[in-house]
This record gives sequence, structure tokens and C-alpha cells, in this order.
Amino acid sequence: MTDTLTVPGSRAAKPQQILDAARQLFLKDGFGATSMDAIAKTAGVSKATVYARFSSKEELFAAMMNAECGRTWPELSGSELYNLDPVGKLREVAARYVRFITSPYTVSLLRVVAAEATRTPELGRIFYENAPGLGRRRFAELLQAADAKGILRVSDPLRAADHFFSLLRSDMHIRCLVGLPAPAEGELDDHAREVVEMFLRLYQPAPASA
Amino acid sequence: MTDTLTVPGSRAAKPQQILDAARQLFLKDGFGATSMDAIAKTAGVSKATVYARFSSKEELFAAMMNAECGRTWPELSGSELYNLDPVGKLREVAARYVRFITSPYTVSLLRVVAAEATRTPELGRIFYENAPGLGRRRFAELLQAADAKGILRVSDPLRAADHFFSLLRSDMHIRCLVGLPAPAEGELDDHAREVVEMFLRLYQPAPASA
DNA sequence: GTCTATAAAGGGATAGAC
DNA sequence: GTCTATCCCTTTATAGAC
Repeated sequence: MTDTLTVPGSRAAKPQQILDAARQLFLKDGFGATSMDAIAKTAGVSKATVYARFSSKEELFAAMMNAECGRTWPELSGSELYNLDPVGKLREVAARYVRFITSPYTVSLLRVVAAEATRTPELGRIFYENAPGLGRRRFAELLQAADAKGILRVSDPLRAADHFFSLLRSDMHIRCLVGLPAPAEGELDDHAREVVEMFLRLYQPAPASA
Repeated sequence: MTDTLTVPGSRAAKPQQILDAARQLFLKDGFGATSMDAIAKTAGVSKATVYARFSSKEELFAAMMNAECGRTWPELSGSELYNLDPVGKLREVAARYVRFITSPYTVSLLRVVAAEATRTPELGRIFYENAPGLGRRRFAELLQAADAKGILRVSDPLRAADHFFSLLRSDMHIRCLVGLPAPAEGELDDHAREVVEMFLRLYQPAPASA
């Protein structure tokens, strides 16, 4: 469970090397197409060393996924975000989110979780709660604060958060999932801006004059 | 290439049995976790018979996917839809779409395409063009017609179609992809209705009084 | 804990008879 | 075209020396 600690000192770096190699290969090729040989070779250790720490391929996969599933929302928040006004926050979160969901890392992670969802049902729940679910709840809190200040009118913050993120994913998300190229940076930014404007049209107390 | 024809007569049913078994197993377990033995057994033939028709596992997979990728959009259209007024069409397409994207078949298909996207790049393009891309274009035509009649004001139909489908997918889509249970029928319908109302707020010439 | 070497099993693909 | 039986390689997992 919580033996991810193993003395963070000088040596005992090999377990981490193994996890790094596992992440790299599992996310690139998926569970089935990744062999323990390849992981050992990439980590620079022997296969027996891998098995000394992780008793099976499944356990190594689970350990890697548990470590990765928590890394998403931090990339979307960040302390400098809290100096912005509410609408500025919308714009900043939108700009980060479109980059985030189209990034190769995020796309690979979702692919692998989806591919293994039937074989490992709890994996999907862990991923959802720590990544999209967490982002959704955090963003809903932000919307609720904006509602309290009278800047937005949001009666159901979670639902509004869904609208915001859904519109940002657009069909870019599906396109990236199936391997089509992500839009260029400029298009991502344009899209994010347009979605923020649309979101404001939907949720600003006084409708925009347009 | 086009030798899917093999005399559609009485016998020669085995190639179809093989394709059916392949679809069932590939969509359930993915490419890597499905063995040719299992496909042969499920199809009720020997493995040699499978190889007599499909020279490799990859070829069988490709043949199955090519057959499946064209089957998605027809579930969303249908002749009875054309008797409805434009807003009625929106409601009907919305109701069908939420069921469609949360159905086990659709979820499995997208999972498998996503999982194999890096190994078989053209697969993703074929899938996209025949399924989400086609639906998007067809729906955009519908929006354009509604615009011509003055019922909606849609300056960029493809973009508006993205908004419509994105809002319908909401985060249900991600939840289903990672294996979390789909919402109940009633919730799906409620969601579809709310999205149609929101879409009308965004795209009706005279803003609703709300 | 880490290595080399190997056991044990599974799965893709084929040979040869019918 | 179809079957049975088999080849052969890959891959998971472990034994035993250091």
C-alpha cells in the first residue's frame, strides 16, 4: 500500500527507475504490448530485479497507474492563478486545459486507462476521481465563488463545470484519442477564448450585448 | 481488398462467423488480450480455417474494424427523423446520441480504436471520418438548413455541431470510457433535453425569455 | 538485492491429410 | 476449404550463484 517510501536516500533508486521505465513503456504501447523484458532493459536492471520489487506485471502496472493518476489537476491549477480576477481565471484555466487534454501524456494515460478498464475496474474509478473528477469539483468551487461575488450566475456549479470542460474538449479530444494530430497552439488558444466567451454568454448575470 | 464478396450464397458462412467472433472478442478484450485460438473456438472453426481466410491477426483485426467503423452513424439518423420540425430534430438527435455514446458497443469500439491508434495510425482516421466526423458533418448540414429557414442563427455550422455533441457527451463520455457505469435512461433523457435548451439559448435568433 | 540462466506456458502461424 | 497436430518464438516468472 504505502511502501512507496523505501528510504528516499541515495540508493534504492532502482525501484524508481523501474517505475519510470514502466510508465514510459505502458503509456506508449499499452499493457499487452509491453513486456517485462523491455521494462527491465529500459530501467537498466535485470528482470529478476523487477520481480524482486513487483511480484507481477499487473502489480507493476497498478503501481505505476496509482502514481500517475494524481498528477493531473496540479497542472491545471498553480499559485499564480489565484491573483487573477474570476474571468481571468476562466481564461487561464481554459488555456491550460486545452493544452492539457491534447498533450501526448494525457492522451496516452486516458487511452491506457480506457483499454484496461474492463480488466481492472477499480483503475477507472481511481483515475476518474483523481483526474477529471477532481478537476471538475475544483472548478465548480471556483464557479461557486464567482457566483457568490455576483460575477457569474451559476445555480448548479458541477453541471456548469461539465459544460465548460466539455466545450473545451470539443471533438479535439476524440480526434487526439484516436491518434489524429492535435491542433496547433494558436488554434488551441482561439478555441479556448471562444469557449470562455460562450460560457460567459451562458452564465453571466447580465447577458452580453452581442 | 474487395473480396468480401465470396459468393453470398448458402455456405461460406464461416468467414462471417470468424468476423463475428473477432468483433465480439476484440471489442471485449482488446487486440493484445485476444488470441487467435479464442477467436477460432468462438467462431466454431479451427485456427487453420481462420488463417486460410485472414493471413494474420492484424489483417483480421483490420477487416473487422473496417466493417464496424461504418456502422455507427446510421444509428443516429433514420428516415422517421425527417418528418420532424428542426427543433424536434434537435431533440431526437440529442436523445439518440446520448444513448449511442454511452452504449457498451460504442464505448468498446472507441476504446479499441484509441488503444491501437499508435500501432495502426490509419485506423484512427478511418474511424473518425466514418463515425464522429461523419455525424458532425451531417448534423452541420441540418443546422445550416435550420439557419436558412431562419429557425436558428448558425454562422459556423461545424463549430456549432461540435458544441452540440460536446455538451451532450459531457463528462458521461469519459466516465463510460474508463468503465464507470452509464447514467440511467431517465438521466440521459433529462441531460439531452437540458442540452437542447442550452443550445437553443446559444443559437436561436431571438433569445429565449428566460 | 542483483545478476545469469532457465523453466513453463501461451500464442501466432504452418504442414499435411482429407 | 477445413481439420488435427505441431513448430517455434515470445513472454511471464523463478532458481540459484554472488
